Amino acid sequence: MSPQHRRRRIPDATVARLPVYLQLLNERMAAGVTNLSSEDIAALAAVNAAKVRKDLSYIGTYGTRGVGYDVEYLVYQISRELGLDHEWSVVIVGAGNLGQALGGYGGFNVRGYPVAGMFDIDETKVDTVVGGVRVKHLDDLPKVVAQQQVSIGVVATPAEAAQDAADRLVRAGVTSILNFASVVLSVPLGVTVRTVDLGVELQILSYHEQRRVAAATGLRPVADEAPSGRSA
Amino acid sequence: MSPQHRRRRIPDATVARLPVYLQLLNERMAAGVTNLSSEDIAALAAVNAAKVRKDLSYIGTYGTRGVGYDVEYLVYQISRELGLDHEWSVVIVGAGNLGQALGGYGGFNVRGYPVAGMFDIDETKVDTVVGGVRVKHLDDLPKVVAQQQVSIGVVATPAEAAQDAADRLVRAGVTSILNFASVVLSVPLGVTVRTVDLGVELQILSYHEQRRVAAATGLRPVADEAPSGRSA
DNA sequence: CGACGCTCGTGCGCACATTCACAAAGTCGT
DNA sequence: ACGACTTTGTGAATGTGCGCACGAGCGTCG
Repeated sequence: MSPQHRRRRIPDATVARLPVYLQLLNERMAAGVTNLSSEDIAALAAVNAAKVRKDLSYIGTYGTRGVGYDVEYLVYQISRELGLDHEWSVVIVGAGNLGQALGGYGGFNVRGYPVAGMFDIDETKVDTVVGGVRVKHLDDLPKVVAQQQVSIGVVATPAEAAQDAADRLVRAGVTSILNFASVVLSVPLGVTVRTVDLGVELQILSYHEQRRVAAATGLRPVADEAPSGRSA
Repeated sequence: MSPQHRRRRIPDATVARLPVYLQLLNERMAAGVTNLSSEDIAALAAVNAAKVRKDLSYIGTYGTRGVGYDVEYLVYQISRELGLDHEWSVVIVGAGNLGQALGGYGGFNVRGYPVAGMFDIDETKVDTVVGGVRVKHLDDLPKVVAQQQVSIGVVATPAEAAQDAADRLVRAGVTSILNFASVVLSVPLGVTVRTVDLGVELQILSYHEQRRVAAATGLRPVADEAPSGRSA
C-alpha cells in the first residue's frame, strides 16, 4: 500500500542500524511499552536522536508529532522493510567448530532464518547431526538450494576452503553470503557478501588499546583529539 | 623511533581495513612473494588502489616509487601500528554454545590473543575444560584480569546476561569489549565496544535480498539508481 | 475553541571518506 | 649517465553521513 515511499534507496549506514532498532523495539514491546519517542530509542540504541528520526524517515513517516512512535506499528514497518515478513532459508557450509556452533545455536530459526541444510566436504562429518540438521555432502548443495529456494549462504569453513565454498554457493544460486572465514571472497557482481572476522575485530580492539597505552606512556603529550595543528 | 609519524590519528575506516591488508600480506608472504604494488594489494582486498595507498600513508611512507611495497617490512609496520608487537590476553565471559566454540577455536592463541580465562555463572559449567582452558566462576574474573593484565574481554553470554557481564568486565579493568550478544551495551567513556551480532548481519543480507526481489518483481520499473525523478 | 507544549521530519552546514589525477621519486635498460 | 617507465604519496574534487536547529503538526488542557 501507499506506493508513495518504497524504492527510496536507504543509506547503508541506516540499513545497518535498523536491525538494532528492531531488536530493542521488540524488547520494549515485550515489556509492554506501546509508545516511544526518538529520544527514548536514541538512548536505548546509544545514538543521536536526530539520527534515529532520519533513519526512520527513510522507511516512511510513521511517527506522530507530539507523541512519538507506536512501537508495534514501527516493528511491523521495519520488519517489512528488512524483508522479515517471510522466512529466508539459509544453508551453512562447513560443519567444523564454528559451523556446529551456528547450527546448534538455534537463533536462526527463532529469527526467521531456518537452516535448510548444513554441508561439509569431509566424509567423517557427513551424516552427523548438528542442531537437528543432518550434515550433507557439499555436492548436494545445488539440489537443496534449488528445492528450498535458498538465497542466503553462510561460509563457516577454514580460510583455505572459503573461496571454493563461495563459488559453489554462487553457482548454486545463492545471492547473499555471510562469511566467517578470514579471507576476502571474490564474487560476481550482484552477490552481496558480509564478512565477520574474529581476527579483524580483535585487531581493531588492540589498535585502540595500543593507542591508549601510547597515550598513557605520554609518548609526546599530544591530546587525543587535537583540533587542527597540521603544520605545512 | 622516528617520532615523525605516530600519533597521527588514523581514520576508523582505515583501521578497519588494516587487518585485512595484514592478513593478505601475510598470506602472500607465506607464498614467497616479497614485493607488492598498491594495485596488487587492491586487487586482493577488492578495494580501490588509491585507497590502499592512502591507508598505508597514514602509518608512514614505506613504499618505494616505481617498485611497490616490501611485503615483510609492511607486515612489520602494520603489525606494530595495530599493537601486535606483543600479545594481548583476553578473557571470555560465557561458556555456552558460542563461548565453547570460541574457546575451542584455537585462533585466539595463533593470532596473539591468548585466552587468559573463561568464565561462567552457571555452576554446572564451572570446572569443565574448553579448548584447554578450565572454566572459572564469574566471581573470579577480577583476580584473573588483574593478575594477567587483561585489557580485552569477550562477551559470549545470552542477551539477558550481557550487560552484567560487561559491567563486571569494566569494573575488573577491561577497556575493550568484543560483544557477541544482541544487545547494545552501555559502558563508560574510554571503553571501546565492538558488537558482532549474527541476527543483525542476517537482517542486513535479507534487506538486500528483499530489494532484489522487489526489483525483479518489477514493483514499478524504476531503475535501481534513478538519478532524480522526485515528483512534488 | 484557542493557545500551549511536545515531538516529528528535514534543510543545511560540517566532517569524514573515497576517488581522481598528477608531480615526485625511484628503477631499469642502454 | 641519461631517458623512459613505473608506482608512490597526496592535493583537490566528489560523495556520504552526521547532527544541529527549526518549522510543521498533533494532542491536551484551560
